Amino acid sequence: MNNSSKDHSSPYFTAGELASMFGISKQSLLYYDKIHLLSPDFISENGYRHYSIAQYLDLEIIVNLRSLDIPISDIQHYLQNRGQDQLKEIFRRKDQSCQETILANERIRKSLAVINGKLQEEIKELRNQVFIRSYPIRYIKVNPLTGKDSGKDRIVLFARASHKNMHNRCLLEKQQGWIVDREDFFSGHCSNKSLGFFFFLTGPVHNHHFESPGEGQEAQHTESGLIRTETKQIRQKKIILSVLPESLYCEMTFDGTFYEKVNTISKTIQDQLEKYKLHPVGDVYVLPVQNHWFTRNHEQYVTKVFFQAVH
Amino acid sequence: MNNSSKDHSSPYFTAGELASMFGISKQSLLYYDKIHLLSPDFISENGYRHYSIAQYLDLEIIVNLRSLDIPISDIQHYLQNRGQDQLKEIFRRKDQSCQETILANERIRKSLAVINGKLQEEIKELRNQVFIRSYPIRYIKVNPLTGKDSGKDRIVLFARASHKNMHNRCLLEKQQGWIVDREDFFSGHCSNKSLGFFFFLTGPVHNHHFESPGEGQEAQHTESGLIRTETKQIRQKKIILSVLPESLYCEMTFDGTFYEKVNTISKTIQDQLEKYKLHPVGDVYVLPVQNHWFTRNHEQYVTKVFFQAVH
DNA sequence: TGTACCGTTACGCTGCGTGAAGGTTG
DNA sequence: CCAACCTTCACGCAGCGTAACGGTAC
Repeated sequence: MNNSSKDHSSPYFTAGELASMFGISKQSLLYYDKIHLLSPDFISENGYRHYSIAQYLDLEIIVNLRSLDIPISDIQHYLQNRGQDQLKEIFRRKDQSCQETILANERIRKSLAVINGKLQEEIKELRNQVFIRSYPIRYIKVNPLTGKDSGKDRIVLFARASHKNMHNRCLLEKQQGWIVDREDFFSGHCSNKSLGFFFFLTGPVHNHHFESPGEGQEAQHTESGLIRTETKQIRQKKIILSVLPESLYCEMTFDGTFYEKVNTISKTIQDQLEKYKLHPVGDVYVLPVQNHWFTRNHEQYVTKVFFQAVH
Repeated sequence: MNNSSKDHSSPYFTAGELASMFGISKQSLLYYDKIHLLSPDFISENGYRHYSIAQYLDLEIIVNLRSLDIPISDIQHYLQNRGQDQLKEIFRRKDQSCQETILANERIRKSLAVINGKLQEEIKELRNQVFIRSYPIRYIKVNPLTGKDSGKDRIVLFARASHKNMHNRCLLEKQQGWIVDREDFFSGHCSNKSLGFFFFLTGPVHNHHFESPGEGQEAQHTESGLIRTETKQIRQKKIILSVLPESLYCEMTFDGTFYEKVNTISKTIQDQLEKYKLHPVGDVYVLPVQNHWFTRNHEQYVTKVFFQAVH
């Protein structure tokens, strides 16, 4: 018993002593022992761990490097292979990983800020009223659909396109909707006949950003309203970069889903168009404003339609 | 078999289909099922999962929120409780955690930069030569030791003091060493007789930063060289805030450990002092420059001693 | 008969935290 | 006899990745 840890002159520490000296938990020490990062000098008959000065010194390094959140594997390797250069290399790697973490988190914060902005905008939109407004040129990406695509196909195509369109961004940052034929819209025959779906872009984009890889098809710029004249391309499911030209637009944000309300909406809009002596041009764009993201009740959905209108 | 997932008109997706639509792994879907975040609409006789449109829509939310690294528990709760305000709250929390992560990583980067700077300085120190240099005022914190403290006690006291001194910083950012009696140093009788250990501070500090909590002892400012006259305080283990005044200092950085080299070093230094007609004042400070942090070989240790010197 | 799906089970990762159950010391 | 140490399991965490092993669809 002369070598027991309680012997005042013994130059050994028990696990608890060592832990409290560094302000870490005993469990950490046990863990370090288990993974062979730092083992006690010897274990006495009663099973107690006894750490020597050398282990105290190693633990000093461990604790300090851990306080910089340096991975244990790096520390493990360093203890076997000490030196200024090796330490600098570890620091370099950690510095890089810190930078990456910071960048990733800043990107998320930026996304969050953008989304919050969009949410604010949406709230302010007046509901169930027709507006005639002037808009600057806007750029969109269109994924055409053929009449042959089943409901499931459409969802698959939409999901794939949407995913490709993300570029590490969140859906809420992008506005996306679908396109219906103008005549179908005003005649009330547009159930399940959407011409395709579209995504707003922030500006004109070079083609190579939107090549459809593996299918050998290239996106093309086209003018708004030409979608129906590009029927062949639609059937071939080409991606089209298009523009909504600077112009007056007629728009309406209404409660409910498009297909439930299209008949009443189209009539209301037509009345207003006649009143202002405007007529529609090009296709009709449908944007969900409040959808499954914000409610499970279809009656609380909010949808917006808009299209170009000229005198 | 009419309801099989391969039925082209079935509005259901298999796990693989759904996964590829969102660019996630099948394992994620299985995991979401296991934790009841998103379960398939039904499971057919062969055990296959079949997801409906509703689940597709929920998954859209899940995938997008996960892309913002929002915890699954938050998403779980949100799916049962949707709404703009709830979403904003989730975003607010995530934004905050991002900020915290960024701050923590920036703090680490700052520490790494400081340490790298110190490492550079140390390399440049010339070895085995005596220098007489002028230094501005420097502030130190001294933890006195009594002669009664055993070797183990000293380590315990040092570790505790060092730990208290850290303030979430890494050891390498701080310079710490020990103090020996000047007469012992020059007479070569200073083995195991250090007066205490000291830490460099970045500037003068208010007492309350260094109160010794739980012991009712308060730190005191004192002048350099008064340590021996404060013997009572040393015995009481008071922490002392002290200054190294602006003055000439004699310093020497040498290969090896202090106790192995003290005899030759002190003679070399004494010769130089006589040559320049200087004499030492106050205590002798010992700083490890290269120690167990950088090598396991005692012969590669590098140590620095310095003390005030006047004409 | 192949191959490309589907399924379940289970362990790995990181660095400990948090018991539970029990022995030892003073 | 109790308090305060110590020990060894063993699970929990977050979010999947990665086999291993086997059935099913075409």
